[in-house]
Amino acid sequence: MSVNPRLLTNQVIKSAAPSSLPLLSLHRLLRRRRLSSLSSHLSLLRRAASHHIPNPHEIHALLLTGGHLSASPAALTSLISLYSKLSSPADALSVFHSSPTPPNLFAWNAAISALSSNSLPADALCLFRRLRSDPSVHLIPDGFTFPCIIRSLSDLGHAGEIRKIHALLFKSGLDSDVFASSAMVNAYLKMGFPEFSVQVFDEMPERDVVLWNSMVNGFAQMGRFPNAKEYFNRMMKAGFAPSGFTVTGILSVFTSMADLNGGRRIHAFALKIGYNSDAAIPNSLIDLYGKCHATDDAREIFDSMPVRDLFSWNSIISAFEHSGDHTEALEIFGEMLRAGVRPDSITMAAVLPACSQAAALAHGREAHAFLLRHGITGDVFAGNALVDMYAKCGSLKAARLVFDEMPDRDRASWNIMIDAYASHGRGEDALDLFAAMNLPPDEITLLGVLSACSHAGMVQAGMMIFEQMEETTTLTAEHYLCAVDMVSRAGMLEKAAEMAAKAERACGAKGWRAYIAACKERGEMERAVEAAGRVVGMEPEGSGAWVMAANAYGWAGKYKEVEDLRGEMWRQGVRKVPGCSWVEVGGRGVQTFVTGERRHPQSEAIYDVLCGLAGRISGC
DNA sequence: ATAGGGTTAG
Repeated sequence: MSVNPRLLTNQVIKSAAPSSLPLLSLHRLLRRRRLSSLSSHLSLLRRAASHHIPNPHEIHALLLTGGHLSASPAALTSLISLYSKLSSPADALSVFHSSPTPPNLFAWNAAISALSSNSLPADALCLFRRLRSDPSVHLIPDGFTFPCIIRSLSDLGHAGEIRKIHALLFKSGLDSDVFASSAMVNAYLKMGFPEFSVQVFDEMPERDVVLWNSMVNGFAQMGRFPNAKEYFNRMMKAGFAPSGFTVTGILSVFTSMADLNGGRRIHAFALKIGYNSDAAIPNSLIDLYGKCHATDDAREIFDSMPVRDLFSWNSIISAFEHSGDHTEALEIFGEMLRAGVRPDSITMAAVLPACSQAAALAHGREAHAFLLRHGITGDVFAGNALVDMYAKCGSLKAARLVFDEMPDRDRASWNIMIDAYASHGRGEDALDLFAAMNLPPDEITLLGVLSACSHAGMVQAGMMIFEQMEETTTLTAEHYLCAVDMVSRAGMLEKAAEMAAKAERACGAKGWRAYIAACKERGEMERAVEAAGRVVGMEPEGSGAWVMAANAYGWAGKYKEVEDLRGEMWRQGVRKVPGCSWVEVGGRGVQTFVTGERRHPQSEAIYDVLCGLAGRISGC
C-alpha cells in the first residue's frame, strides 16, 4: 500500500486524538522526507514532545541540516523546549548556546525554563543573572521569565531573594500577572510565609484555577489543613470548576487527617468531573483508602484504572502495607514485576517493611539482591528500609553492613541502626553509634538511646543522657515512660517514683503504672498501694487506674480495700469494659466473646480444644 | 515559539 507522506503528515498534525497514529509512521516520515515548510517542523516538534519520541536528536539533526536553526529563532526555541520536556536540560542548553545569532527573549526564557523545570535551579539563576547584567544582552525579563526564577529560588530556599524578586515584579508591572503570582504564592507557602501568600492572593484583581490551587495545595503541603479546606470551600463558592490538581490537593488533606467520609465526598466529586485522563487522581484515591484501611476500595480503584503508572503501583502497595496486609503487598509487588513495570526506590521502601514485618529474611534478601541488580543502591529511603529489614529479621550484622556501605545517611538511618541495637539489647553498640552520629539527634534518636540503656540495664549512662536531654530537648511522654521504665526495671524504686511524679504532666498516670508493675515485681506492695491511691485520684474517669489500684491492693492482701474500691467504682459509674474479640464461623455470622465466658452452647468443647492447645504450647 | 499548581516512602 502506498502512502502519500504529505497527507499523512497533515493527518498527524491535525489528528484530534494524537495516539491514533503510531509513532513509527511519524519516525518513518522524519527519516524519508525533507519537510519543506517550517510550520510542519514545529508541529512535529510539539507532537514529538507529547509522544515522548525517544530520539529527539534525529529531529535536531533535521532542523540543523535544513538550516532552520539559523534561519528561524522560533525553531530554535521549539527545539530547546523539546529537549526540556524530554528531561534533557544539557541538550537544551547546548542548543541555546549554539545559536548563530544572539538569542532573543523567547530562547532565553525557554533555556531558563529548561533548567528550572529539570531540577537545576542554581543554573537557571545563573542564566537569569546573565540575562540581567550582561552588557551585550539588551533584553528585559518578562512574565514568562519570572515564574521560572521564582520557582528556582523557592527550590533553593532563598527567602531573601524571593522578596527582592517580589519587589521587581511590582517595578515590572507584573504584580497582577496570574502566572507570576501563583509561582509567588507557591514559593511563599513552601518557605513558610503563609501571610505573604495571603497578601499576594488578596491583592489579585483576577484569579484563575491555578492560583486557587496554589493556595489550597500549598496550605495542604505545609500541614495547615483547616486553611487548605477554607480556600477549597471559598474556591467552590466563587464558582471555580476544580481541576485535577484541586482534587489531588484536597484529597491529600483528607488523607492526612484520615477523614474517610470527607475523602469519599471528594471522590464522588471527582467522578462527576471525570478523571479518565489523569492517573494522579486514582493514585491519591488509592492513597486515601489505603491510609484509612479501606483496602477493598483502594483495590477497586486500582483494578478499574485503564493505565497504571509507577505512582499507581506504589500507592496500592503502600495501601496494603499500611493496613498491615504484608502478604497482599508482596503479592501485588509480584504482579507489578510480571506486568513489566520497573520498581523504583519508593516501591522498595514500601516492600522491604513487608519483609521485615513478616520477618521474612529470605524475601528480604531477594529484595536486597533486586535492589543491587536494578542499581537502586544510593537511595537513602531504600537503604534505610533495608537496614530496618535486616535488623527486624534478626540479622544485626547484615544491617550494620548495609548501614556502613550507604553513601548517604540521614537522621533516620542513624535512628534505625541505634534502634536495632536497642531492641537487641546491645546497649554499648547503640551508645557507640550515638557518639559517632554526625547529625544533630532528634526525639526519636534520644528515645532509641534511652531504650537501648533500658534494655541493656545501663542505668547510669541512661540517666546521664536523660538529664542532659531534659535540659536541651522537649521531651515527650514516651521519653518519660522509657526513663521510668528503665529505672524501675533496675529496681531503683525511689528514683522511679521521683521520675513518675515529674512525668505526670507529660504522660499522666502512665509512668505510675510502670512503677507499680515494678513494685509488684519486687514484692514492694506498700509502695504499689501508695502509688495506686495516687493514680486513682489522677484519672477518675478511666477504669484503667482503678483496676491497677484494685490489683495492687489484691497483691498486698488488702481485700477489704479491694471491695471498697470496687464499690466506689460502681458509685462513680466507672465500668471496666471487658476486652472483646470475635470470630466469623463459616458464614453463620459473627460471634463475639469475652475472657472466661461460658455463654456459648458449645462452651465445653471450645475449652477442651483451648486446653489442648495450651498444653501443646507449654509442651514445646 | 517561551511561563504557574497535584499524587507514592522510614
